[in-house]
Amino acid sequence: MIKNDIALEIEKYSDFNRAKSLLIVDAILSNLKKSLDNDEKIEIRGFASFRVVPKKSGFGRDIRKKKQIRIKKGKRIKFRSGQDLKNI
Amino acid sequence: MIKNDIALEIEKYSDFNRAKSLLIVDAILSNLKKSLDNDEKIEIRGFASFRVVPKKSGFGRDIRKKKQIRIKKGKRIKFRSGQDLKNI
DNA sequence: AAGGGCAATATCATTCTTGATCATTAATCC
DNA sequence: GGATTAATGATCAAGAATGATATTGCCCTT
Repeated sequence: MIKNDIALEIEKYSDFNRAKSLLIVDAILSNLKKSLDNDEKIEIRGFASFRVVPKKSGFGRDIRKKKQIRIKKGKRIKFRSGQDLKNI
Repeated sequence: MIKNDIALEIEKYSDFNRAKSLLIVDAILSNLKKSLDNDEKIEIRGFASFRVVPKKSGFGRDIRKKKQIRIKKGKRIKFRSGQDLKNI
C-alpha cells in the first residue's frame, strides 16, 4: 500500500481529483511530522500511537571496515500498535 | 495530536463538517489496518513504512507473581521511520 | 457533556532492534 | 512511463522492546 492508495480512499468520499486528494494526504502527513518535530505524541485510539523518545544507542557498525562506529545521540520515533492492530 | 486534529486538516481543504471529515479519517485507518491484516506492507516515502513480521519472542513476565510466562507466537507490526522522520 | 473503554505505566529476562554504508529495488515526481 | 531518489538488506554489539496485568488517565463515542 502506498500514498496513492490513501488518496483513492479520499476520492471515495468526495468529488476531489487525484491531485487534490494527494494534496490533502501530504498536508496530513506534514502535520503528523510537525507534531513529532515538536516532541508531541500522536495517539489514534484503536490504531496506534507514536512518541518521540531519546536515542541512547552509542554504537553502530561500519559493514565495510567491520568496525564499531560511534553514533551521535538524538531522538527516535517509538511506534506502538493499538488494540485493533495487536492481533492480526 | 489525536484523530480529531487529522480531521481538522481535511476541513482546511474542503467544506466537509467534522462528522464527514472523521468518517474519511476512519475509512483511511480502516484501509491501513486491512492492508496489514493481509500481510501487505505500507510504504509512504518520506514519512514511514509499516510491515508485518512474525513474533518470535517466547517469554514474558507476570509482574504480580514475578514469574516468567510463555508467550504464544504470532505477528506484529514493524514500524520504520522514513527520511524526513529520521532526524527530528 | 460525560462515561466507557482503550492506552500508559511498571516489572524482568530473553529476544530483537538500532546504527552507518553500498547496491538493489521500488515509490514518487514530472 | 522515465527519471529521480528514498527504502531495503546485510553486518555486529550494545541498548531497548516484548509480554501479562491492574490501575490511572484520557481519547472517543453516545
